[in-house]
Order: sequence, then C-alpha cells, then structure tokens
Amino acid sequence: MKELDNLNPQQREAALYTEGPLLILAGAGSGKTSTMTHRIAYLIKEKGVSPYRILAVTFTNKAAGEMRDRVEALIGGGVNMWILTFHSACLRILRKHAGLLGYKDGFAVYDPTDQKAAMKSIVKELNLDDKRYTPAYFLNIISSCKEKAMTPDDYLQTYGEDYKTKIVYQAYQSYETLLKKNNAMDFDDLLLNAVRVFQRDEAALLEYQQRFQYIMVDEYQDTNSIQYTFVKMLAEQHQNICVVGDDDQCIYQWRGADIRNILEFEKDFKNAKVVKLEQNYRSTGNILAAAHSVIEKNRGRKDKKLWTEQEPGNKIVYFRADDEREEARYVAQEIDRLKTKERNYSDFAILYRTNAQSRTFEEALSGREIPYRVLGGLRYYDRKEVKDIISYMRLVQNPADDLALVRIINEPKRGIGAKTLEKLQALAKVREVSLFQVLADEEVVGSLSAKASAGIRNLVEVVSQYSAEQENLRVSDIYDGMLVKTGYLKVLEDQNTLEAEGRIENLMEFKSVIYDYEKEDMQLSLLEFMERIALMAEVDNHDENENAVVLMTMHSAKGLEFPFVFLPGMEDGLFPGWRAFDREEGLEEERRLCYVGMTRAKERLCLTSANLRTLYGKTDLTRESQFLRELDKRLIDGDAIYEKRKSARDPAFLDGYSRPKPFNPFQQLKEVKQQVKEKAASTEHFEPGDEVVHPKFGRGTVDKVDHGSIICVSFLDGSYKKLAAGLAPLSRYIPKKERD
DNA sequence: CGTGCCAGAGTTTTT
DNA sequence: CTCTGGCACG
Repeated sequence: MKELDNLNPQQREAALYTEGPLLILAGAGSGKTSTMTHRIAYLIKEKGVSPYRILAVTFTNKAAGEMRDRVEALIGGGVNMWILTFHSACLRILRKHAGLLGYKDGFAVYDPTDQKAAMKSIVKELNLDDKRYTPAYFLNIISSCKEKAMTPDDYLQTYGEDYKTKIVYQAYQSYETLLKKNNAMDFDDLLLNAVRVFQRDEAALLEYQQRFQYIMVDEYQDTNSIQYTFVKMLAEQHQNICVVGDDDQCIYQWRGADIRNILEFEKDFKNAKVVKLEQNYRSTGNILAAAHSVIEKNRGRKDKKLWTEQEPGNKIVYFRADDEREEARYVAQEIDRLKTKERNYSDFAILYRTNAQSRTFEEALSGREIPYRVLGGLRYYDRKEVKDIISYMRLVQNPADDLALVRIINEPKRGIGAKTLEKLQALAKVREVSLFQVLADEEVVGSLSAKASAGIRNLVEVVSQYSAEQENLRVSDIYDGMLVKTGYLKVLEDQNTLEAEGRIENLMEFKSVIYDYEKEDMQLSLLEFMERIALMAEVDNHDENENAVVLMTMHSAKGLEFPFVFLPGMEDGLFPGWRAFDREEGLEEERRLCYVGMTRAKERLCLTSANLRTLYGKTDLTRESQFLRELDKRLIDGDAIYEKRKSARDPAFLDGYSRPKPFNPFQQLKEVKQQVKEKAASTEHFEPGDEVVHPKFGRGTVDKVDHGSIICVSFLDGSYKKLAAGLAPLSRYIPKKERD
C-alpha cells in the first residue's frame, strides 16, 4: 500500500502491527490520527479485513467524524464501520439489548439539563433542605459512582451508614427509579448499561467480541474505569486492541479519567507492544521546547521528548498587562497586526482557563471589528429556547415524556401555574397515566380557566397531530410546525427586544443544524435526530471554514491546532486555578492543561497576564503564573510590542448582538413561517390522480382524499401512505421540461 | 398567575 | 460582575 510511504518509521511500525495489544504513545502533533487511519486502511485493503469487524472509539463526535473522513479518503469511498464515540457505540448496543435491563424500545437519553430537572424534583420529593443539597451536589456524586459502576447499594456499603451517606443513597436510588420510570438513561448510564448487558447476557457479549476482531481507542489517557471495562471486555477474545494516547495530555482526571489506564496498559495486556511517536509535525522548535520545559516538571509521566525538523521559529511572546481589559486589547491588537492578506481570522485562537474570561475578549475584538466565535460556555443545546423547542419535539416523538411536557406546558404562557400543574400531575399519578393523557381528557381541561383550557387544547391538538404524522414528516417540518403552531415564535416576535431577537437567532441556527442533518439523510427520523443532538457538543459544531477568531477553553481545544495561539490569564489562582493548589496531582493536571494549550500552536504562541484582575466583581493584584516561572526564559521574547497610548482611542464597542454569524437568521425566520402557511393553504387542491412529490417518499399519485383531511398517496417505490392534509410536506409534481 | 426584586453563588465539562 | 432561583406582591 503506497500510502504507507507517507508515514515515518515509527508511525509505519504502529500501522503495520495489527495482531496483539498495541500501545501508541503519541505526543502532541505527532500524527496519531494519520497513523490510526492508515492502520485501518491497511487492515481493510491489505489484510482483507472486513470493515464490519473493526471498531474505533473516540471521545468526541468531531474526532470520530474526522477519522471517518480520512479513512474514506484513504480507501476511496464510504466505509460501513463503527467509528463512534464511546457513548454512541454504547447507545447502538443498547438500542438492541436494553430490553434485557427492563428498558422499553425508544428510551430517551437525558442530557445534563434533564438530569438536573429530574434531580430537582427528587430533592423536593424527599423534602430535603435544598440549600444544603443542590441537584448538582447529588448529580456529581452519582456521576462519579456510575463511572465506577457503583450502584446505590454499593455506595451505602462503601461509605457506611452515616447521616449524609444515607441521604445521598436515597437521592441516588430515587433518581435511578425516576429515570427508569421515564424510560430514560443519562450519559453515564449509556456506558454502564452497555457493560451490564455484557455481564448479564453472555450471548450478546460473545456476539460483539467475535464481531470486533480489531479495536482501536483514541485519547486513551482520558478513559475512565467504566470505559476501560467496556473496551477490555470487547477485546477479551481477539486481544487485537490498539490504544493511542499521551499521558501528558490527560486533562480530565477530575471527571474520572484514570491515567493509570495508559501507564499500566502493558500490565493489563500481556505482551503489549509499545510504539512511541515523538516527532512533532505541528509546532516550531521554540514552541515545542517551551511546552516541554513546563511539562517536564511533572513526576510520574512516561519519559519522552518531542522533537521536530522545523526551524526554531519565533520566540514565545509574553505580555503583562495592567488589567484584563488591557490584556484583551493587546491580544486584539496583535491579531490585527498579524492578520495579513494571506491569513484568515480562523488562524487565531484565544484559549483561556475559564469561560468567564471570554467576555473581555469579545468586547476588545468587537471594538476592532474582528469577527470571532465563542465556543462552549453555555452549551448551545442548553439555551432555554433551544431546550424548549427540543422538548416540544421530544413530546411529539413520545407524548408520554412527562419531563418534556412539564418544561413547556407554560411556555409560551398558557396560564398554567405551579398550582395547576401540581393538580394535573397528582391526577396523572392517581390515574396512572401520563400527564399528556390527563391533558387530553376534555373533562379535565374543561375545569380549567378559560385561558388555560384554550391553551391546553391547542397544545394537545398540535402535538397529537404531529405525533401521529411523525413518520410522514421531515424533522424540519415538525420543527416548523411546533415553533409556529404552538405560538412559541409569535410570543418571541411580539416581545420585540434585543434578547428575544437573540433567542430567535438561536432558534434559526438550530434550524440550520436540522437542515445539515437532513441534507445527509432525508429519511432521518425524529428519534434518530434527537439522539444525534443529545450526544452532541458545541465544539462539534465548530466550522473551521468560518473566517473568525476562535475563543474557547483549553479543555475544549484538545485535538485542535491553530497557527496563532494566545493563552491569557497566566496568573496563580486563575491558571493554575486556586483549587489545584491543595494537592500535587491537581497541580500536575493543570500543568498538563498548560501543555495542551501551548502545543495547540503551530507558529506563534503568546502568553499574557494581567497585573490587576477583576473576577466576580472583586479586583485583586495577581502574581504571575507558576507555569510562567517554570518556562525556560531563553525562549521568551520579552519585548512585546504594545503601545499603551493607542488604546485610548478604541472604537466604540459594538453590542453583543452584532456578532458575526455565518447565516442570515431573518431569512430563515421568514422561511419557517412561510412553510407552515403554505402547507396549510395548498393542500386542499389535491385530487385523486394528481402527481405529487414528497421529500421523504419521492414521487407518487394521489389515490383518494378522505373527508378532505386525509390524502392517500401511492408512491413510486410501491408504498401507500395516508397523509394528513395541512401537515404533509406534499407538493405537486412538476415534470422537468416545465421547470425551465 | 405573572412579574420584579433580592440573595447567593460562580474551574474545567469530550458525552 | 452577571446569571439563577426563590419569594413576595400586584
């Protein structure tokens, strides 16, 4: 395979070593993705292994997508193989086998917001002091339990029966019961339950063990205990497991990642081969040396040192500003200075320790009219309006989803307050039916106030309609319908505030997400769509082609690279964060984070700090970061170019809403409204014999129209569908010649 | 039931 | 500072 010539000797060795356990210690920028994709291509093309028998797991959708693209480029054409995140791999397994654990088909996946809502109701139910016991408190404990496969009972046994343990135990147990009742799993459950399936159903385990002859794990340093178990169980049979990682880049220990998984791989898998990739292809010599001078202070790391054939390049620039505003202005000025014709704004990244730091940079960049994009912070799907519309869609998919219903029952305002809701919920409990069924009961609705009953009738009608028709509709049709017919969009529009406008923008951005998915698969079902977005992070949405400076935390930047990188806030207490000072391991993890941040840079690295920093309204004098002190001074260019006087005439800041966006939300808004209107108006005209087109089913002929509301169509593919008039995205078929 | 005010809390967060 | 959630009032 001639493509292997692109690899260096170590990379090639790793790619060709396919039988038996293999640990690839891949330093930052050492071409690990390339190595892995070539390895997969080699297995398929040279060794004749069916893609069906290969499993590759990553942590992010982005990494999985990139790997898939590159494998496909190598072997030419699409591959039907499992290149998935841990969570989606588990989800796939569970869709088939979760019945074994007592889940029903089509179980929901709860994201952190759902978890919080669920836990909140439990805290209330258990009558706990919600000052001392916040949902987050319990959820943190529960999550770390699940990472170790620790059940509520295990927890009680391990930590004794004191007062506090008992409360956590109760909360944990109730939480599990609630989720089970709602037929839902949280993110941690996906892994835990997949492992449980393997433990309880030998046939299922054997099926996957036999299928996956070759297993690959990316970012192995960040696997936690349950992920380790999952992988180990799968690899048991063939032992062809290849893990790739870098102990220096383990930055999720605080979330349960166990660095021992990589340090002790050779113990866990006998006769494991180890290959080190130490040649860096990303950064210049000085950047690499600087990063190394910091990371080498860590104890207990696998000894390795990256090297490069590249020139030393520019020295590291360090600038100490008076305060954080000046720090931000300096960075913005530098971006302006370095942004030449040949450069894009997307060549620049500002990577900070905490999301709270983004604000000053946003202001400074706006001031210079530099386009930028903030990733992370409030997760995109966590925004209120997006969560709301998702709840509506979830309700359409499954009207029995009480949690979703509670979320939107009074959104937009329908005159259902806490009291009324409580009564309705109580009724549902007594009757042992879902909340939605209670709302569908005309007798119940009739007893409500005039405003409330009208609102509920509309809600029930719209949701039922779409729910019944979901198979026949595109996801975007359902989205349009919910937004318009529930009155949600109208209320926002009527508010006429900047805030509402921002919300509408977010909603329209969500619509382009739907379009993106539909572009790939018109048949996409609502359930599938909900699943994809549930397991989606915002970084996955990061579009490299958008010409904007990128702002994000160093955590989110793992796996990315930029020609120019700024690391602001190099101050003790901020970075490393004050919490890290308690324990040496904490400091080491921060140091690894620093290493990750620095090694994102290809050409230029700039560190900054502020003498005075205002955080949470308090201004304090700061001390330069310990990591700055550790950095080899010979690599630093002390003469940062910055003329303070210039900063006096900064252009007026634009407000936050003028941020550059990659699309036109108002255009889409028009479209949403129009599409719903059009459908409502146009459907009456269909008559038997009409030639029609449906985006999901293709061309067909109208067979008959029942009661003017149900259109029966027989499609060219042989299927016969009954479609609801006024909802179905049906249009008259126009032969080609007439179109021109 | 909806709004508006105040108190309290505020690393990081691949899914 | 700035967001969130709880509570009191209209």
